[in-house]
Amino acid sequence: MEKEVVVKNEKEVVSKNFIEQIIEKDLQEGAYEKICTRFPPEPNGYLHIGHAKSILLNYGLAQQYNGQFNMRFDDTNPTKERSEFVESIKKDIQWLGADWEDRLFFASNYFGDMYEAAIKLIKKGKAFVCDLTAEEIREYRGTLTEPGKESPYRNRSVEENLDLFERMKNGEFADGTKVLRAKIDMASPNINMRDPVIYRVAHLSHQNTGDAWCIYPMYDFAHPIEDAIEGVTHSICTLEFEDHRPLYDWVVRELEYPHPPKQIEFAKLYLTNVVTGKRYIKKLVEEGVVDGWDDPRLVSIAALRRRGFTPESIKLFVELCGVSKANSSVDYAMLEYCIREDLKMKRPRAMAILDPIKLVIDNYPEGQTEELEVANNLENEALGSRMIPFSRELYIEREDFMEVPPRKYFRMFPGNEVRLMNAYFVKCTGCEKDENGNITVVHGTYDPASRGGNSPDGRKVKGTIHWLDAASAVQVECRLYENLIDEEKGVYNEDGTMNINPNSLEVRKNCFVEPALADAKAYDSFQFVRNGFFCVDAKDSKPGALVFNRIVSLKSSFKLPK
RNA sequence: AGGGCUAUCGCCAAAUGGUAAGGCAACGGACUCUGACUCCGUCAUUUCAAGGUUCGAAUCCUUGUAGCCCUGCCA
Repeated sequence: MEKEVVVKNEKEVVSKNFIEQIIEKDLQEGAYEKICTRFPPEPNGYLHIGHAKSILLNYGLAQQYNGQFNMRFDDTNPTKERSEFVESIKKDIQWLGADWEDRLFFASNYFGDMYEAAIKLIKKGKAFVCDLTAEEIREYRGTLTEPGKESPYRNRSVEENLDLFERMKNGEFADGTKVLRAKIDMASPNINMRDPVIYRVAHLSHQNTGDAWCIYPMYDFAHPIEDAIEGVTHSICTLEFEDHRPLYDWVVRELEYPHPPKQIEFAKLYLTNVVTGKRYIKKLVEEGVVDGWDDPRLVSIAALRRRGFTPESIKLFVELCGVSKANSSVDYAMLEYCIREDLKMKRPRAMAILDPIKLVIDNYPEGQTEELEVANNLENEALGSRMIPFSRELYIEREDFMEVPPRKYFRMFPGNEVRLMNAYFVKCTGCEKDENGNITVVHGTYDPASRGGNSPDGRKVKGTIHWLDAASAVQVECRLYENLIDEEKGVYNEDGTMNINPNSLEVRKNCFVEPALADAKAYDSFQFVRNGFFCVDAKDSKPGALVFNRIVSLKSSFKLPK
């Protein structure tokens, strides 16, 4: 007995991911006194679930080790960046709960420092102005298997480079005619080290600095400087930057920063059968396949929010996914689990009928209505209770009645007694059909003694179904979602086109909810008995015309035996 | 002989030379006023493969194999 308890406690020990291990080692060895992380998006699109992983990782690490977390827009390329995106990004990060306090930075605010840094490199003989065209630079770079060759401009004097670079800054040269390059090694097996371009001429207006500059630094040069200026200790990015790390280290070394930051790479988060990746989401938006960046079929942060996901559920999700360097694709079911887990205790459990059929209680007095008190969530008393009306004519779910039931079906069929949840026992007496044989109305009789849902004689029923008073039920629109991506074919075709599932969105307009929900607020979420978790759509909801997005279905319901 | 990285259950993921955690999914069963939840149980004699070192290998060595990334004046 005792031994088992001990074993169980040992299992509770949570292992550290590889980044935590690096940080703890650095802290132990005194490499840094206090850690600093950052989230550095380029403002060229909306954030998605993959960014959430990075945000929460960086923010979480800072919290965990009592360090600081910076927010920084990496806006060094004015061609792609817009202030619309900086606003949406700020909003999404705040919503996720990552607090940058007063540390909101823009890489573009460091353009002056970067210019000085470039001059320092030139003075050290580590950078030169190159007149080769973009095409020539490509040719001189060599290939993956062959070394490159040195630019004819590589050995210009420091004075000439200084003069030329200043004139680049002053706007004396046209776009594309001159660049500043780091002088490293044209024979390096790592292509990033073959005299990479670190500054280009671009006569463009910048969303933050306007027309102050006509030369802009490249990512590989700018990023380590940004990190160093801010005192970032652990610069966490994704795997594709691994090859850039030697250049990152070269920059901070040559610039002689006292406590240089270190770059650590981890694997991006992919989800099965959904489109991640900014450029693909962008394509879906631009081609009108989806309604916008916040279309609930997407996994952008805005879409997840609109759909009813909570920040807590997303946090749980990224924690469960873990951090590693192995490329992987997480099962969508894990995301659904997380929102179910988060919501099930903290939201009311209400009744909704998605596919209504009328049930008439023939022995219930015509014209009578009574109010029944029901708990909002039996497992959470704090959520209180509400009153729901009951009368002779009700709606039930079409699938809750079968004229000829299969084995082990214990909902309504002629002769069977079920419980109307929180109300009465009802015995099914039959049904009406139209000329085509479709069932139009179900009939039953109730047991007045079973008010509240239990019979004083102690008899049990096997089935409990949900229902709504037909007269007072509020008609709403429900949106049900399938995967946006065709599950069979996968996400992308060989030619890069996407396999969109045409049934990814089903809109049902004849659904009903309890009258109490008529004035639900934007983003209020509910667990609808046996229909899953739904959220009031903040975008389309007006009083009296609620739109519900399905966040996630409940697990299996009764399946017909074969 | 281009370089870098990765490989542990259907999907994530731990194990840091001491005898394969955990979660999701799935499947049984109990419970139930939601066929949900909860609870209990099952689910890798084996870690990409083959050799080697060792008392002992997922971990070290060798040789392979597979996947991802890199030839922007993008980030």
